[in-house]
Amino acid sequence: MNLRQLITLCEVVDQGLKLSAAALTLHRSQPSITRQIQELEEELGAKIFLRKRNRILELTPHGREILASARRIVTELRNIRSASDDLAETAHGNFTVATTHTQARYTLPRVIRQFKGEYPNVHLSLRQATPVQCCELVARGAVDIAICTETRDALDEVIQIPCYRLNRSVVVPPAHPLLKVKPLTIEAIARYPVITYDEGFSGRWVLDRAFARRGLEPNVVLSAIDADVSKAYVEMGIGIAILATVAFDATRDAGLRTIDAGHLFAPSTLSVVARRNSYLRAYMLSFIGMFAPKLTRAAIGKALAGQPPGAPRKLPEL
Amino acid sequence: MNLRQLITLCEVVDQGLKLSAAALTLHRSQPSITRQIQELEEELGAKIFLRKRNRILELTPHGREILASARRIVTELRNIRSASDDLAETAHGNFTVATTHTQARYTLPRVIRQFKGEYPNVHLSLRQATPVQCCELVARGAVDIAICTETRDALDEVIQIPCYRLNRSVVVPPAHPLLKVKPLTIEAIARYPVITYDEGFSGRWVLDRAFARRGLEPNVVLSAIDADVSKAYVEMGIGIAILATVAFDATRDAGLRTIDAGHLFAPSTLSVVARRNSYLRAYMLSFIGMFAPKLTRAAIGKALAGQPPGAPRKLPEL
DNA sequence: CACCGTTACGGTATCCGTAAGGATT
DNA sequence: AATCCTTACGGATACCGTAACGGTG
Repeated sequence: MNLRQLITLCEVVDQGLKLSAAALTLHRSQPSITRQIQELEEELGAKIFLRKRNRILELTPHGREILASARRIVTELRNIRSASDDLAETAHGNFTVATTHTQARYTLPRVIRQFKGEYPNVHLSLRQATPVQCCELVARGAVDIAICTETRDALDEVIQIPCYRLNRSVVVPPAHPLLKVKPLTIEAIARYPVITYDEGFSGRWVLDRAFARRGLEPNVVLSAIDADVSKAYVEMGIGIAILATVAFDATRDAGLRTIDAGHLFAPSTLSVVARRNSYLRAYMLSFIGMFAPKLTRAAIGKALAGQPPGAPRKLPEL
Repeated sequence: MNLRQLITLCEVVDQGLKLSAAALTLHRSQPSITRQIQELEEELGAKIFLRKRNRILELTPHGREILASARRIVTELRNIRSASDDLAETAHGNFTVATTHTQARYTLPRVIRQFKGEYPNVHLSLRQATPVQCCELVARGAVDIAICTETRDALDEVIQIPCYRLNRSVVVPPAHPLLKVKPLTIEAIARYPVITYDEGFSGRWVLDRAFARRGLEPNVVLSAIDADVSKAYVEMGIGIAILATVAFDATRDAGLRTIDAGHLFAPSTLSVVARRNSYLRAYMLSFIGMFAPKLTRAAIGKALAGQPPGAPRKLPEL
């Protein structure tokens, strides 16, 4: 058995069971990939993939077990590399963060500016995705960490460290009738067409639940991943938007008005997501510290080791 | 980086930082081992071992980190192999159990006889050690499982699954005055020279504590790993023995008498010890089931995944 | 025909073992 | 002297990439 075989296996699965796609991302020829998998199957004496006429359909149950172990091995490999690079004080390196649009656009710019100043030689890339996708990316090691709202059905390969509470606001055009409704109620909102987050975002889930509890259903005329798109449509008079409060910028959004709706919708939890047992390089820990100052290196280390950070104290609002 | 390098690293450490010893157990030449380590250090750009003039002294802090990851990788490797062998229904295989003398001699023979009957082609080996050593052997993967009394300071690489309560008895020659002391007390025992387990065994620890709580100290004239040795010395009139109740066999030990001391000494817990996240082959699970029938495959799987088996019910007495 | 995976073949690179060297106890 | 690690060198093995082949939609 061979490390390359295991890495190959992981990549093939990540590429949707496509040998040719894996060959590209691994910078290897296709036949090489075929062989790696074949030799692995031969050595283990069992098929990993279900094939039909030279076409790979899915993993066998046994293949899934092997994959799980292979992923853990690949993670540990990265850990060894990261730890060594850290020790050598390699100032350069890569750092990939998965996050949702709202965080990328409104929360992270400050953090990223600071990070770029302190670590100019680290290549930072952002990858935009839904919270569920974020967790998957972390789980397979495609990104180093994710910053997103917590998902209910978390994979147990990842650890979510809660950082902030996230409240909602209603964004409306100036002089909208809702601005005079005090206090704001779900029933009042239900009278207007709504623009909000897409399925799969916790924002949407929280909204649907708050309406359902009143026996109502929101009249969602448009769902967007992107808070900016939502706001643009509010300006056009298509409807009102229910967004994270952070997604409203008083100066930039001077053409809009906002109404706090923290009392109507359950707050979401904004977390840092990392793979369990992963070694985070010093600059990654530093990044997390810039994002959430209470997450010191020690606190993150403890959380990664598996234990939740003691008493779940009240989180600060973002 | 290479699997062989990581396996080599683990073995070198297990052999007490001796390259030559590792070469023997890995069936490789010494220069090969040297190169593996050198190449690993070179690739990572950091020393793993602290050397002094061609002599390896210890691991560097960084080396310890790498070792920890390497061990996890080697474990997962074994998991992959075991799972594959299981699937192929390979009836043969190896199985190494670490245990203490008392269990090897009095508890396990029944289990082993049954196991040998059902799996004649599995090569089973027992390895005798103290409970602490047992856990270490499991932790570094030198044995598949251990069966021993629980140790207080358990390594977090291993999981201990409690199975039985273990009580003590006092073993005396026939017509010994203690036979007439009813109920038996610590104070009464303290009047006689005692033979019992060596340091490092939970039996010894429990005994010392029971005496200390009364402000007494046992007059230990001989400490042995081996209950049979202890009993032999009792027969010779050297002293009385305080042993696990299971270590007394009424027929074989007809020349001795036993007094239950369950009310004087805290019971120990006899557990199965396995490495966390390890894949145990079907026949190993079967063995554990023969030893402790309540440990079904599902129960063991749950315990290995990391969670203790719910409410710690009262354990059966052995 | 385009796409995907498998098989065949030649060249390079890796890695092993033997042999020899330097250092320590 | 014995033990231990390192360096040097020749040979076998493994692995990669190019090229050609067989199925599939």
